[in-house]
This record gives sequence, structure tokens and C-alpha cells, in this order.
Amino acid sequence: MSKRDEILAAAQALFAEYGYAGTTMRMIAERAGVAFGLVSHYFGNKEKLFLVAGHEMIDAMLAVIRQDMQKAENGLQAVDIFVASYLSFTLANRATFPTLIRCSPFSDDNPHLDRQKIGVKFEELIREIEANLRRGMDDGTIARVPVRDCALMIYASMVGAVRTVFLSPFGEPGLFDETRRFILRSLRTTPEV
Amino acid sequence: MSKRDEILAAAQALFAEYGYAGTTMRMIAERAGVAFGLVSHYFGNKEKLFLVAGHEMIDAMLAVIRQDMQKAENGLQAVDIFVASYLSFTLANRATFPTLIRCSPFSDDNPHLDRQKIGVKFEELIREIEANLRRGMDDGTIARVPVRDCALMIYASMVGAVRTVFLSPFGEPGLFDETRRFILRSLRTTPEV
Amino acid sequence: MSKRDEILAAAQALFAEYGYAGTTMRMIAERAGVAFGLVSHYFGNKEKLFLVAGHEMIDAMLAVIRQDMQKAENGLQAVDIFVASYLSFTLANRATFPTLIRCSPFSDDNPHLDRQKIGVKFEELIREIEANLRRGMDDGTIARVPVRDCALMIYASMVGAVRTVFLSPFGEPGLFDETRRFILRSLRTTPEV
Amino acid sequence: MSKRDEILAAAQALFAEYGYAGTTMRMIAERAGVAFGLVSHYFGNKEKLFLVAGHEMIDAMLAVIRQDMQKAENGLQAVDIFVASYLSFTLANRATFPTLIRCSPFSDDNPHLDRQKIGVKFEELIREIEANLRRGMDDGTIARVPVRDCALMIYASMVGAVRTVFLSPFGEPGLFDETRRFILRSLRTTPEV
DNA sequence: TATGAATGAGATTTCATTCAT
DNA sequence: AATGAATGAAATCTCATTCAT
Repeated sequence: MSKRDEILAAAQALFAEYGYAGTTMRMIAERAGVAFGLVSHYFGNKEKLFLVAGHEMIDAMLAVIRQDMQKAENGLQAVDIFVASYLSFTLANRATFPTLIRCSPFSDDNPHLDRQKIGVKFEELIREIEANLRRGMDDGTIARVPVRDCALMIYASMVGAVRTVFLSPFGEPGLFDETRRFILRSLRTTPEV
Repeated sequence: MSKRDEILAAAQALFAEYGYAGTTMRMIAERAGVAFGLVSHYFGNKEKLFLVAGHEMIDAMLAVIRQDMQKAENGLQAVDIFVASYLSFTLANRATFPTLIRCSPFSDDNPHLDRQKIGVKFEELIREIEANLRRGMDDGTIARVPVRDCALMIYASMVGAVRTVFLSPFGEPGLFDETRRFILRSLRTTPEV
Repeated sequence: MSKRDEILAAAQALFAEYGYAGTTMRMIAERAGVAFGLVSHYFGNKEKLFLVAGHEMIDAMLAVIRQDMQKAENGLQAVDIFVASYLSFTLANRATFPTLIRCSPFSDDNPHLDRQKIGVKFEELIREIEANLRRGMDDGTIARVPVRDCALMIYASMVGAVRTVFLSPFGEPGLFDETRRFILRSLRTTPEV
Repeated sequence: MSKRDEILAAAQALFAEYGYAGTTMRMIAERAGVAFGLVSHYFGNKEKLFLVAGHEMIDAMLAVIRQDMQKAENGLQAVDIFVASYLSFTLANRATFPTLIRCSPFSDDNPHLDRQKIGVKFEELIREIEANLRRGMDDGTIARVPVRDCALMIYASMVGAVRTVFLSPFGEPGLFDETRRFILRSLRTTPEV
């Protein structure tokens, strides 16, 4: 692993644990085992590093989700796979995923961070859901719903579930099962079996 | 308005806008029009002030919601009123509500803040939803669902919706209509009319 | 006990325990059980209070020592009584005596404190020793020594002993026995019996 | 002289003159001619800097004293050389020595400073005196005295003398001659010539 | 006599960033 | 590429003191 990657990995772990303000450049350099000057050298400044850290995570996540979705046979299933894949990715990256939470446009940390670029990536996710919804309404597996708003709500309930599990004292990973069912119940045309 | 209350109001507005780390004691004192020593005098330190600011908001919100819920005629309606009341409270307090978001146990801001006490208040909210779900399953207006997890999911989707509207570039207040329907669709026994 | 005296007693105990800088006006008011405005009301400011606290202690000590010294039958005995009386006073006032240490001209705390007035009181103590030394050289119980410097050395070794017992981790009250003998050995004309 | 050493020297001079509480980090940086961030950079915080400042002085002093003591021909002479060397070191370092006074375990400044480590160094000094006393009692130059307590009293009278000269308005350096004689008179078996 | 709200100077400490090596 | 000395802005918090009641 190159020193650049060591720094990035350290940053993801630390931003995840301590948040943006609670993580210092020195902490990152120390955890990565490099001189602290090197962090600026590679990433310019703290904010850029933070965004790169989030950016590389969402790229990885998007790739996995898109891969998983290919198996879908109809719109409802596609949504379900999307949700399951998203949630499973978060669990597989427990230690670093909160960095993505913290730099996402849905974050309340660091409100004046420029999330323009990361926002574009998240928009891609939402577009995927919209496409799946349309597909489901066409093939009859999904009821009539307002596409944009409903896609946002699906994403919103995942965001809420992830926060409940990762940040609040209320949730445990088992909640994610109900997350899937909760969303499916809200979409399907045919009753649950 | 007493100076103590001026400080509290200023803190709520500023934490809402700039987040915990982005808000300084000096900003709060300035906005409140008092010497900054007075902020410590009344609230001890920044963290305590932050929690008091959030605490007083959630108390106000709980009171409104409980009031509104009295009108409910069955379990499903009770859930719906809960959701509508919650969302409408957020809109009525646009400028300060994000302070509650930021100090809630679902927040990613300030990860080492002790949210014990505020957590207890949020647990009260979730308990209300649970009670409504049980009522609905008893009176036949709500389908069979796992009570605890489903209550968490209802809360989670509200959290997600509020964040979408208040923090992300994706949402507008109109989304809240779909939030209500999205949740109702997921719960009800009888089809939407 | 009047509130004024409550404040003074609280001040003596706290300055003794926490030193000048480590003691706040608020701590004093709290321990005395009065509003903190009252401290300034009675004593003007912290520095004056500190000096009054020390002043009243040394007055009490001087009275006791002078009383005790009346029993002396010769110069050597007078010095011995002086030393014994001084050391016994410190032990009888363990909890508050360090305040006197801290505002004495031999203190290293608060170097720019004006110790003019307290200095005059300490000069009185040293004059007493000088008188005793002269008396002893006249009556033959004390060897020829330079009066001023020797008086200062007697006082200095008491200061050192008190610090050893009260401040350092090295001493215990039993050391004060050796303090008396150490001084007597240095003064007397006839060998120890 | 490296910037680290400039800071240390400035700290020693300023702590000596203004005491712990009266010396600010800014004063130290200014006197050393460096940015004040550098002080924390090298020494962590004020307390650590204070202890390092004292520590380096006592190490220097111990080295000089041990060197001087090698000339001693008997126990009494060894004690005398110890005392003379100690007092002469203080005079040679007038401007900075009070920093050692202020961080010593005999100090009344800053009562909650952790003096553990500096205490160990001072214990070394006292052990030296004890060894000299035993040597003198063996070779007949020193009278029978309780070793530990007498060693403490010798150290205590030096502490008292140094304070008299450096801190009080009563003493002048000439007092140190009487300090030596005062101690010798208290120890020797044969009368002064 | 007694209270405590209110002030603001000033202290320590943290930390992103720059830059010479 | 890599280091870490050096900078200084900015933050929080403390606390003596004043003053209206």
C-alpha cells in the first residue's frame, strides 16, 4: 500500500470515528505512519482530503450496487436488491462508512462544506432508484407512486435506518431486515406472502 | 425576553445554521447582544449550551405532538397524525430546528457528545409510535408488523425525509406529503383510495 | 461568626490548600456560604483579602509566642521556647497555616505581591530572636555569634523545617524535634547533656 | 543556541522573576524571539515546560556539587563543601535559580503541580547529605545525630537561607557565610577555632 | 448589608498550513 | 517524495471586578 493510500485509509477511519472537526491532520499522519507534512503534500488541505475520502468510498459503493442490481428480474426486485446491497455495503464497511455519512449531502456535520461534487454522485444513486421505480410501474410489480418523491423517500428511509444503526443507541443491524420489508410493503401492488 | 433566553435563541439559530463546530461562543454572544462571558455564566460551557438548546426544542415539540395526537380515532390515524405533526413542527421552526437535528442521537455532528439525556427524550417519541402501532394492530387498521423495528423505521424515514428537505440539495417541503403516504402505504391493511 | 469572619476563615483554608492563583473569589464565597459580591464588598479585592488573611494569622501567632516566651529563664531557653512555640503553632493550625507561608516574605508564590506590611510583622519576629540571642550571649548560655545573621539563620531553619513538613513529601511532624535540637546545638556554649 | 534552548532559557528567567502563574506562554515566546506556537510544539504545555526548566537546572547543580565534593577529606568537610557548593551555585545563577526554588517540592507556588519526578532528584540531594553525615560520625568529625532528620534539617536551613536571600527583604548574600557556620556549629564534635 | 447579573481582559491550547531542507 | 520546524489565527474558558437592586 502506497503512503498516499495509507493516508487515505487512515483518514477514512478517523473521520468515521471522530468526525470532521474532531479529526486532526496530525492524527491522520500518525495513524498512517507518515510525517504530517505529507498529508498536505498529497491532498492539499483537510477539506479536500475529506471529500476525496468520501468520494472514493461512494465510487466503491456504486460499483458494488450496480453489479448486484444486474440480477433483478423486475422493478420491485431491483429496488429490493438496491436496498439490500446498499445496507450490506454499510455493514461490510462499518469502520469507515460513517465517513461517507459525514460528507454526504444528508450530513449535518460541517454545513458549509462544498458538497457539490459528492452531491452529483448521490444524485446518481437516486436516479437508479427512479429507474427501478419506473420499471416496476411498467411491469406491474410496483404501485402508482410519484417517482421523484418516492425515490427520495426510499433513499431517505435508508439514510434514516443507517443512522439509527450506526449513530443512535436504538438500532442493531437486525433492523435492516425491517428496512427492506418496510420499503417493499410501501411499493408493491400484490400483498406480502 | 431575558438575556438568558436571548442567548438560547441565538444559540439555536446559529447551531442550526453553522453546526456545532462552526458556531463560536463569540458569535452567540454577539447575536444575543450580550458580553460573551455571560454565555458561560449561564450555561457553563459550549457543550452544555448546545444540549440545553436541543433539549428545550424537543420538549416543545413533544408537547405539540401529544396535543395533536389526541384527535386520532384509530391506530393508523394516530401514526399519521404523529408524522404530520412532527413534520409540520419542523417546517414551523425552519430556522432553529436543525439544532435539534444536530444534537439528536441520529446526528453525525460531534460524535463524542454525550447524548444520554437527549436520547431519553427521543426514546419517548419512539415509544409513542410503538403504542400507536399496537393500537392499530388491535383495531385492525394496521397490518401485522414487528412493533419495535417498525416504529424505528417510521422514525427513521421521518429523520431521512427531514434531512433531505433541510440539509440536502434534493428535497423541497412538498416531499413531506409523500413521506406521510409512504409510511401509510407500508402500514395499512386496506388499500389506498 | 459574622459573615465577614466566615469569609476570612474560608479564605485562609482555601489559600492554604490551593495557593493564591488556584483560589478564586467564587470558591471563597461558596465555602463561606455567602454571595460572591460580598467578598469584594468586605475586602475590596483578592490581593487585599489575601494579605488580611495572612495578617490576622501572624497577629494570632505573635500573641501566642510572646505569651510563651515569658517563662524563659535565660537566653538559650528563650530561643528554644520561641522555636518550640512557633512550630507548635504551625501544627495546631495545619489547615490554615500554609496561607501564612504563602503570603510571607519568604514565599515564592505571587512574587509581585506587595508584602510591605506583612514584612514589618515578620521583622518583629526576627527582632525577638535577636533580643534572645543578645540575652543569651550576656548571660553566657549562648556562644559568640553575629546577631543579625544568626537570628536570620534561626528563622531560616524554621522556615525550611516548616516547608519540609507542610509542603514536601520528605518530612513528618517528628522532624520538629530535631529542628529544636539542631538550633540549640548551633548556639549553646555548654555541650548537650 | 537552538530555538528549543532559547525557549528554555527564557522560561527559566521568566519563571524565576514572575513565578508560575505570573509568567505567560506569550511572554516566554516573546523573550525567546519565537512564535508562541513553538512553545507548545516543543514542550506540550506550560506545566511540562515548567518542570523541564526546573529539571535541567537541578541536573546541572547536582553535577557541580558532586564534582566539588570529591575534594572532601572527612565527613564534616564533605557537608561543608556540599553547603558551600550549593549556595555558590545559587549565586552564580541568580537570575534563573528561583525557577528551581519554585518547582521544588519545598515550594508553595502551584500546590497541585505534580512534583513527583523533581522530588526524586531532591531526594538524591538529601541522600548525599546523609552519606556525608554517616561518614563524619564514623571518622569522628561529626557528633551523634539522627541521620535522616539531621540531613533534612541541613537541607531545610539551606532552603531557608536561600529564600531569605533571594525572596525576602531581610537577607544579603553575606548571610551565606553564617549559613555554613551555623550548620557546622550544629554538627561538629570539636569546638570552633 | 447582601445579592448575583453582567462585563471583558486575558490566559492556555489547538491546529491547519507553509516552507526550507 | 518526504520531513518536521515554525507560524499565528482563532477558539474556549476563567475570573476579578463593577454595579444596579
